[in-house]
Amino acid sequence: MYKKVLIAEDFDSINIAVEQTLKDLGVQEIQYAKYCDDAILKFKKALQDHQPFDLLISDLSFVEDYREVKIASGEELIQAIKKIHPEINVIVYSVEDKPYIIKTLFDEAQINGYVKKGRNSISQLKTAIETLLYGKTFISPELAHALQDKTAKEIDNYDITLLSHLANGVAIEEMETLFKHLNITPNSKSTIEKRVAKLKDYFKANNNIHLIAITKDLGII
Amino acid sequence: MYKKVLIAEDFDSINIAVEQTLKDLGVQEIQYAKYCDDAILKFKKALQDHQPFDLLISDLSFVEDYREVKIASGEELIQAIKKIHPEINVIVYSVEDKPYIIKTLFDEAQINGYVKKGRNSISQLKTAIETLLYGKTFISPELAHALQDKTAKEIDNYDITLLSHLANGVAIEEMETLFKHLNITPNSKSTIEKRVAKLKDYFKANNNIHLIAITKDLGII
DNA sequence: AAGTATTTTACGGGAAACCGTAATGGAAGA
DNA sequence: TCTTCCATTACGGTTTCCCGTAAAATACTT
Repeated sequence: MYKKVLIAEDFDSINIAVEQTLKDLGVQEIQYAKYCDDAILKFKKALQDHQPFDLLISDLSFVEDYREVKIASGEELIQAIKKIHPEINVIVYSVEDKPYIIKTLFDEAQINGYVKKGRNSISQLKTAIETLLYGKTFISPELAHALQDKTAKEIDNYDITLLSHLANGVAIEEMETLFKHLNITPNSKSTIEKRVAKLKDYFKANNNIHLIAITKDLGII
Repeated sequence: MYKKVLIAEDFDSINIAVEQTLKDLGVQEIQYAKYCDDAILKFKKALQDHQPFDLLISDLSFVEDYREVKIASGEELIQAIKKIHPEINVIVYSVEDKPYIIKTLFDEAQINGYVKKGRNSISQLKTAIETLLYGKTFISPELAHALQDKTAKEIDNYDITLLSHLANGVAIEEMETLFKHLNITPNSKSTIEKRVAKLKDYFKANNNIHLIAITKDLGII
């Protein structure tokens, strides 16, 4: 069993439950942080003391409050921790169910497990931990299909920037000027129109409004 | 202290924490349900046995899964329970922070307390329960402003229907035909355009795309 | 280096959105 | 019944979106 586990989770209620779960599993040392900034501090401290954590269980989204933070999301936190200690095992424990997001986490952040918060997630969390001990990866069964998701590959950063500006009220007319100003290429009105047309086609949207509604629902923007 | 409390919450991890909290407060009988349908069954059963619950702690959104359900949301559950037992006290315990939604809950569903899931929500939940015992209402301090929200009054069902259809890809051109087909009035293209213009003005949106992005973010659609 | 493919840009016509003004119709009050 | 008011509808002009075609620029092959 893992000896030393760090929980990064903002909600107190979930912290209570996860901590209890780890205790039940026989984890000796459990620490938790409600802010990503605190989590990375604890992690660095443990590394300095030559008693590093061997598992991180992290949420993805952390509610903003009065406190100013450097690391605002679980994904950033994982990237930051992997950078200073690549051997760390990571389980994401989140409500997020968008294939695009989850696929990216496995591909880019190289997480080891993904447990979706839900009706049966505590037992899944236990299974995930045991699975990781065998060197394998885990994903909640209801999300297994997420890893087959192709959206992540087909949609690039340019598309996401474009969609975001559309959602922020920038008209196609203004987009060319804006992109030139931001040094984003390609930036001709024609290409931008073509890209939007491609996206509408891809997401089977009737018009630009529909396109934004769909991509917002998918969590792409 | 409340004698008999029902928890309606789909996530197992949160159920664990809330149940523990109620135990700590000295609640004698605690039941929980992961589906709204189960919750109302338990409630009716208790009523029949002349041992009704005197407090309901309910989530708002319940994740859909394989199981078909009659009551899909916490709001519907609360309405249904209030209908058969108006004396019930209700605390909503949810991540939802959209003023529009919360204001509507107090105004329409007449809930007694609203606790936002967050970093300190368990202690807030305890305070909420104690506040209710004095016959007062409770709302998480960070959301106190929600009750002053005017959106709820200014935006009516017609607006929401219109926005939803817009988000679903219906063009303004087609909206007139659709509304006539659905017996929704007013339905002239002109009035529909005027309504959309009013909404864009209200939400300070540059265009219809922007409008949908904003109202989606606000949880209005 | 020449040829081919692909991406980007330019342009234009038709459709839809946008926005103001005026006409219509129905409800409330005198 | 008449008048006033307000919501709805009708209409038209301008702008923007939408979508196709073609030219230009860039990348890729041989």
